[in-house]
Amino acid sequence: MSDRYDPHTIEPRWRERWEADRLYHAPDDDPRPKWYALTMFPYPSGDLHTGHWYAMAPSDAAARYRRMRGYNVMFPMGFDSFGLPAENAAIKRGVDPRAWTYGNIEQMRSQLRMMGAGFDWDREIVTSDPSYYKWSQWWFLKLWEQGLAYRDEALANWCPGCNTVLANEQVLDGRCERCDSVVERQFLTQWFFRITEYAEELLNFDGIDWPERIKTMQTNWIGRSEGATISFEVEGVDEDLPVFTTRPDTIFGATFMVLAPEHRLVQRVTTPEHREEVEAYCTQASHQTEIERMSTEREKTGVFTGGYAINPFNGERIPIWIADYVLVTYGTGAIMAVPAHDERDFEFAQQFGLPIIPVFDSDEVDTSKPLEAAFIEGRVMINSGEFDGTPFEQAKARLTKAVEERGLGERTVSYRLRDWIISRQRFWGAPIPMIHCDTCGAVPVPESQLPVLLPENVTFQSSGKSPLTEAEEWVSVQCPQCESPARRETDTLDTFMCSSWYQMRFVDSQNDEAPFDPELGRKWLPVDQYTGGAEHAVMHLLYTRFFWKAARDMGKVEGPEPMLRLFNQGVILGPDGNRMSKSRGNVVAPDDQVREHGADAFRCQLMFIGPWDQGGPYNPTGMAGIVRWLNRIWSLIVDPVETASMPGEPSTRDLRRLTHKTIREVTQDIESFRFNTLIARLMEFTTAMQKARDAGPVDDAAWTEARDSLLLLVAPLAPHISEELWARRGNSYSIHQQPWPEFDEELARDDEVEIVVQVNGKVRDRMMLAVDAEEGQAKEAALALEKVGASVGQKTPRKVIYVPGKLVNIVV
RNA sequence: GCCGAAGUGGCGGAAUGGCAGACGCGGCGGUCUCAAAAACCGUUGGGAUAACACCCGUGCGGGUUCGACUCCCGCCUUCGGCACCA
Repeated sequence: MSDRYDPHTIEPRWRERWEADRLYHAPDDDPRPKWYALTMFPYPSGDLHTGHWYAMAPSDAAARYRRMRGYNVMFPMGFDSFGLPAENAAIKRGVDPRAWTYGNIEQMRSQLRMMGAGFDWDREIVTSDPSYYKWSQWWFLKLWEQGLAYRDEALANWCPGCNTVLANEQVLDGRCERCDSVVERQFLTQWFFRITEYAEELLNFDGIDWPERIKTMQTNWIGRSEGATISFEVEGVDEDLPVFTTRPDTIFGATFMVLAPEHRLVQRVTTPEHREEVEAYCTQASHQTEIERMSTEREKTGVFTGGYAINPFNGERIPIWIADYVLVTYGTGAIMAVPAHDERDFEFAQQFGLPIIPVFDSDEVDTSKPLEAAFIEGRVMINSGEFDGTPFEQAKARLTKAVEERGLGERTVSYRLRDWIISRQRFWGAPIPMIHCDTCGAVPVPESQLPVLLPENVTFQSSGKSPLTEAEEWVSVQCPQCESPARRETDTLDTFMCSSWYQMRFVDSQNDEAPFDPELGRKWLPVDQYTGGAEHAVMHLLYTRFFWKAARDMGKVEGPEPMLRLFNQGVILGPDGNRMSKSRGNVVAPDDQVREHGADAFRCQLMFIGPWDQGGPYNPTGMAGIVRWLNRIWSLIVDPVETASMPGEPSTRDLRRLTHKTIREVTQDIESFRFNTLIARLMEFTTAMQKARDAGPVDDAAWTEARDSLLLLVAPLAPHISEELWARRGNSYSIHQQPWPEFDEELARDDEVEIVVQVNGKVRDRMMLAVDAEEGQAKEAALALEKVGASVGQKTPRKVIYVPGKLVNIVV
């Protein structure tokens, strides 16, 4: 055995031993309380990067800590392996998406092993394996049975050149990334999950410990608003036009109506003389991306349709316009515009010279003159016939009631949240297990026929069109109900669907009879600690909550939420403070860092650079400090130490005090994921131990306590070096199965503390004082100080403030 | 435009009402060495000084307080997210 710290010798050796012993396998039949720790599983892009390490290494440390706290910890890992990049590789380079994906998985699996993380590989899942996606399809069928899956029209990015649907990321400046055609938004029949059914429940975060930031983002994303749906008659059209408004109280001020360009009544309200203009506008709008339409910078645009609606309250004719600031996906896709009390409507009215009629007066605004801006809140209703004089506070309720009484509409709660489109016109995904039959309609694939396997040997076209649509043999089937010729659904499932239930599969990943054994579900679920990036704040994290609630209502899982605690790490950046990217040339490869300094050092450096939730630049030059520290720990444990039995010595008391203080503080830090300050404290402890050792003989028992505590506290962060040194001290294998050290509050307590003495808030001196010193004592001692006397001079102290353990402030 | 987070030494950061800059990088000086590296020790916010005393300092401007990086009001900048949501 070498006496020098050489990570490259010890790290692989211990990893092999741990794997051989299945040290991190979480047994299902273990009497200890369970702890389910989960970190978001990666997409197998081909190479494990620093971002993966930054997400996983601290998660691993937290999971290891729980294990030392006596939990049966399950910390699984897998791959979210369906998705667009594999398909792109197939299209661009003719590679088989399967071969590409599984090659990447193999590469990343071996890279992940170098991390020395305590993953339970026995539970690994790969979402593109038929053994996994069989159950994704099964869940689809269950949701269909519950009426939570349905088909409807939805807008999609359509490339007329490629004759296919594009993802948002494939649209660059409104053009197709492949063929440069101008992208249009077109209606397409797609599969949906009825997530809006759970909108109200998803707003409730009781019982989960999640960052406020994420809860706020989800709440805003769901976007609940209360108002009314009101129907307007349209001249010459035999169908009413319903609008959703949060301000039914402003209906007398509605001076125009606006339809979204995609609204289904557009054709019917448009008069012949306006048709050409309207059609041109709609075409133009279909080329706009959602982002462009949502920009507030640009001027309002729109066209008049020539049609009129009738205000049901006063019978006035209201012109109907079309404008892209109204979105077809929200409310009813149409609004009654009240320019006096809505900023956007005001801007539009000004742009096109439409009338602006205030229906409230105001203490701040003179309503007898033309308005300069819209105002939201008023005093009492005006210009509103019989409702004039209604106070602002009562207006909304009164008008809503009137709408209902007159049969014009009803009180409505509207959500910004839209139903989840799970259809993808792609090959590399789980086929949606449905069959289209001319007589029976959409028929589910019988459970016994799952999985619906992806066909082999398909040809990819340069257009990006899914090969499934051309796989005639695969598509042609018999209808399961009437046995007549029918066709398979060629859409595949959104990959967010695969990751919405993966935490359930980990509890029983090999099960061939069910997604998981309910008994095991009860044992392991829900996830106790989830960690991952905040970029998933509203999509993945909302979908998985929805999925869980739907599964709960089917009796498949218990409890209201899938993830009890959530922590979001920040984004790790390159040394230049920018996102790491090959084009910027600022990529730090984890493999290089491990080759140079070892996995333990890289893990610790990632945890040391700053608060985990803030992310930040990773600068490899800073690694020197961590490497030095690990070397210092090494020699502290390996080098001979002069010991004696001297329990009563002050130095012994000091060493023990520091040991117990360190345990206390490190425990607090790791509980709250403050790895950076945790390592700082351990560095201080290491230095103090070196000083104690160099100062002469140390007490045998106190030294053993300090040394073992140091190793145990380091173990979750740097699993290899701590295991090696633990073994070298002759302790029993494995350090990762030892209990976390306990601290004794009594031993950790200081006898004396330094008190700062201020005069008028400025520090003039400091003094040592017993921790429990009385106020009188402290003041007396402070005033007796020479420097304080000099500062106070002839003046008389007006007031003296004493904060025990902190300071004395003399105000003169 | 809206929402959220953040602005502290040369750099990463610490301190959430009580000593601003813990810990680390880098720099400077030293020990060891023929020399260098490594390691170790010392030092390191700015100004001023022979040295002290002292003064200034947490994006900017106000305020609350005995006391503000921390709380309040108003700005500026950067980053992240997004939804003109009627």
